[in-house]
Amino acid sequence: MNNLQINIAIDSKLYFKDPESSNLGRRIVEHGIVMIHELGYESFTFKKLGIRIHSNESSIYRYFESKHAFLIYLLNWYWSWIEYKLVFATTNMDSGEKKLEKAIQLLTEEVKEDNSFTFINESTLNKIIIIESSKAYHTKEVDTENEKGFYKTYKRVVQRVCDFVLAVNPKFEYPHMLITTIIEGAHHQRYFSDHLPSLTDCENGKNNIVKFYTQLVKDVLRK
Amino acid sequence: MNNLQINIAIDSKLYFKDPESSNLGRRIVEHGIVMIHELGYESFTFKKLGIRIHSNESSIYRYFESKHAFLIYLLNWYWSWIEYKLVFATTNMDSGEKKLEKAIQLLTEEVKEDNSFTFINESTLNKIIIIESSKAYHTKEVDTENEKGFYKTYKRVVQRVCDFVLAVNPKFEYPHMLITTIIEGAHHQRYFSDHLPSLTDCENGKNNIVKFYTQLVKDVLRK
DNA sequence: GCAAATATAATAGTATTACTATTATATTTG
DNA sequence: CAAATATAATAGTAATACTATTATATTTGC
Repeated sequence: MNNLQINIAIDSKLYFKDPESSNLGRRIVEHGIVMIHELGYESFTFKKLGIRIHSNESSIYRYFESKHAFLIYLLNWYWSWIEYKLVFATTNMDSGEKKLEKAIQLLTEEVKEDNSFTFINESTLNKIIIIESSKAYHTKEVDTENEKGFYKTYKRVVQRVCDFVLAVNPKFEYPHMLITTIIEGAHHQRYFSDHLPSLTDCENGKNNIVKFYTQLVKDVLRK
Repeated sequence: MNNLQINIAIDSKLYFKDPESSNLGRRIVEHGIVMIHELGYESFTFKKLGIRIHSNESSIYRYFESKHAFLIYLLNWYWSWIEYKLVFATTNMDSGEKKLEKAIQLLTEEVKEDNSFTFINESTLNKIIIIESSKAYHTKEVDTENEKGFYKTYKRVVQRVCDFVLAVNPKFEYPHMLITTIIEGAHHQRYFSDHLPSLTDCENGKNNIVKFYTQLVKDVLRK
């Protein structure tokens, strides 16, 4: 993006030792992302990651409690980054409609690498979010983990965009449903277009995804 | 529903031995559904199911190749049942708009038990679909499994509803995106309202889900 | 009514996973 | 340079997701 070299701040509850604080920690995150993308969450293990980064399984456990906790960390990193992009892209915009349109674009478009955050490949991370993030909250432990704040970054992003929705149409009754429908929907469409194309309408490319959801918001909020 | 006592026909590729053909098979499916609901997919095992039904782990493997294959079987059963309800509820309807509205209602409303299919609790199965179905296709094996027809029942349901969409508005460009957005979206909303309520707008109950998506379809298809 | 075929149960075994615990060895820091 | 801390190595555990083999029921066809 702007080569700002800022850091995404992640709640310290989400790790034992801050991975951004050491070379090993950064290697865990960097190559962890690549390996989850390559192997899928199920086949990814800390043992394999240890081998890849020439470190040890047990050393990775000193940063993250579990594979699941690592995924939660990545999710929060991702949504913090999206939040940053969202705020950056919409401040100083005069019209509410434009802010909302920008937000929808940001949430539904293809993610490109952002060189402001050196050791994380955001495009790869986005692919992980699309494929694996539902596994992070579709568990028996959701409720306790929700209380611990595991999903708060995502909820904050949703709330910010809801505020845009309400600025455009203060009487609209279902802003959260609308925004989560769009975010999760766009992720599904991207996945379907790669693997189950008959469930989508992307014969002419994935640009349709942004177009579809942008139009949907306009249609739904039209008074 | 109508106590018709019909059978849902499941493609024989989805099992080794047809579970509907024996008492053991029916117990596997019946209690498998209950146990996945109770324990969640991750903690559910064939060993535990064997104990519950006073049978043996290895006997269950004679019906289903794996835990994953069992989940795929349940998914296909569910979508076949939804397809049956869809066709049943919309035949003899005169207006395309009404067919579509009925379909959206069926896909987004709460599922009640249907006594036409004795040993399967459809309401419990629906809860499994909501929580676990994304795990069935978010795997590294999607493409080969898609070729084997693992997802075809779901795709058929989507296509049927798309046909309703196109009957209402033949020029609409994104019928598949619209329908999958609604199906997956409604599942998400139901889950969120139970576990992450700030991501939805169901303070006044889940009836909002049907209302929201019904209105959304109307807004999007309005010319 | 009985043998053959088939279904089910029991037992044992495998490689792997997702960890934990302990100890040894680097590396950093005051 | 010693103390503190970080990392690596090793070993171990209970459980998972299966497979294979054999034994015992149960069904069926004649």
